[in-house]
Amino acid sequence: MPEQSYIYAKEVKPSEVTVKLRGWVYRIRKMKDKIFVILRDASGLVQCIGSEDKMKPEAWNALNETAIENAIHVEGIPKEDARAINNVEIHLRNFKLIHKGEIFPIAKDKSKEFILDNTHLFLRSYQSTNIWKVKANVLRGAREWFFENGFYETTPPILTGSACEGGATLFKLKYFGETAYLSQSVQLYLEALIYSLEKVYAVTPSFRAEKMRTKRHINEFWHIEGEEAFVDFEGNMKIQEELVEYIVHFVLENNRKELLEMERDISILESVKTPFKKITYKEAIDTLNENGFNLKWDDDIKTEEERKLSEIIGEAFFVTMYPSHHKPFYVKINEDDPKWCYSADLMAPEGFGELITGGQREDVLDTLVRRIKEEGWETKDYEWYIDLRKYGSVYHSGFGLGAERLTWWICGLDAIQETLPFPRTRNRIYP
RNA sequence: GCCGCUGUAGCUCAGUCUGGUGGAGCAGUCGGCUGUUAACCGACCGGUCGUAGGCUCAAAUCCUACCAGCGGCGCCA
Repeated sequence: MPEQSYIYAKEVKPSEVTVKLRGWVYRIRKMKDKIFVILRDASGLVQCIGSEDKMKPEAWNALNETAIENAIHVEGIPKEDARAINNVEIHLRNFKLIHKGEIFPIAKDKSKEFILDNTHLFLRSYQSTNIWKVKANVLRGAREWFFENGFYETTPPILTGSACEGGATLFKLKYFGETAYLSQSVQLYLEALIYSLEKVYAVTPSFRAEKMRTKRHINEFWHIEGEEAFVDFEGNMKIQEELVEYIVHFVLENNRKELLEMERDISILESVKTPFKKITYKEAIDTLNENGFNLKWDDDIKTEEERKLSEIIGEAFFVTMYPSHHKPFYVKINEDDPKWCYSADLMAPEGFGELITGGQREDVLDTLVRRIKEEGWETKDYEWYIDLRKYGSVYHSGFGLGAERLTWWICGLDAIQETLPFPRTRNRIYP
């Protein structure tokens, strides 16, 4: 097994013995009798130096032919040198071109459009790689927290026959002569699963057909959704904040290097601590009106207002108790004052917007049926869901966390599109 | 869906207002080079100016339509 003898760039330490690495050319600088080549692998970068008088002619010739992003095999002795990355460089004894390839199209100057056209190549950039590493730990952190707190991971369907959000935002497809849709949320299915497992979650792609052009929307995103039996509105927010706190600190622990390379100000991440601030929708409107806005009690909190709120509050916060008619049929209405419902949004700091929407679900059969009708849906499309309130219905709550929204904020990126290797947006289905 | 902007070399852009033989940097090729840090120096190569039509002696430049993309908003995770 030759693989066993290879090491990674980050493992290179000064030594007397020859090491072997393989990877791709990050940079190469050629001089008369010396060539500096910086090897990139999954772990990072390491500089190698080739000298004509210390290599066999075929190795030197191969090195001379090498260009950016060629796949290479290097062998040499690592020596300490302050002029190299991480103060170590490999003095080459042998060098092979695994694949020379064509001229790499991505260079210093690149536009947003060009990057998107070449996303399949751009995703190997150092910049992107750091994001993928953080995102992997966002997902892993979430799974660890759920596991440690007694949640079961489940696998609800992505192909569905009925809507969960608004009908206008569904991707339609043909399904053996019938119409089906791509899932916008697996919430309704998770609600069915609580009757056996009580605490469940799922990590699935969700699809929204909105024709939006913003820095915080993508048409396909990864949804981390939880659902819990015998948990009320308050208990649900506690779960959400603990989950987010755990993920943020998990990433800080495991990706400090990546965050620093992204020039992320990590102090705001370090300060994430439960309990998060909570303000009611009503208080949010009042606060905004005290700060120059002129909103009525049932106006939407739009992007501009949301940013202002975030600026005023300065940390992660929940907006709770929205007007009932703003929210879908499955949200539980406050029985004492039906104007309000048990729905909350978790807002990221620094104006990054909503990370989570969650709330207590309507568990009363008659109210649920009435609300489905009020919203203009056919009850026959939701019969199975309505059924759940007929056989041992219990109070329960749940939420949906956007994996990309969270990664976007943790990394402090310009656009959420950067958190997916192949972001699906209005004008992009290729590559 | 609405509003705005852009389209010129493989890439990033200048040139468009004020019409008169299309430029630079990077990449590439060749040569040089003192341990380079997206090296540096010299030469060369590189174009259907998004597409179609119109005005004009003459259009990258002015007009019309179309196409593509980018940005913002609605919405939401």
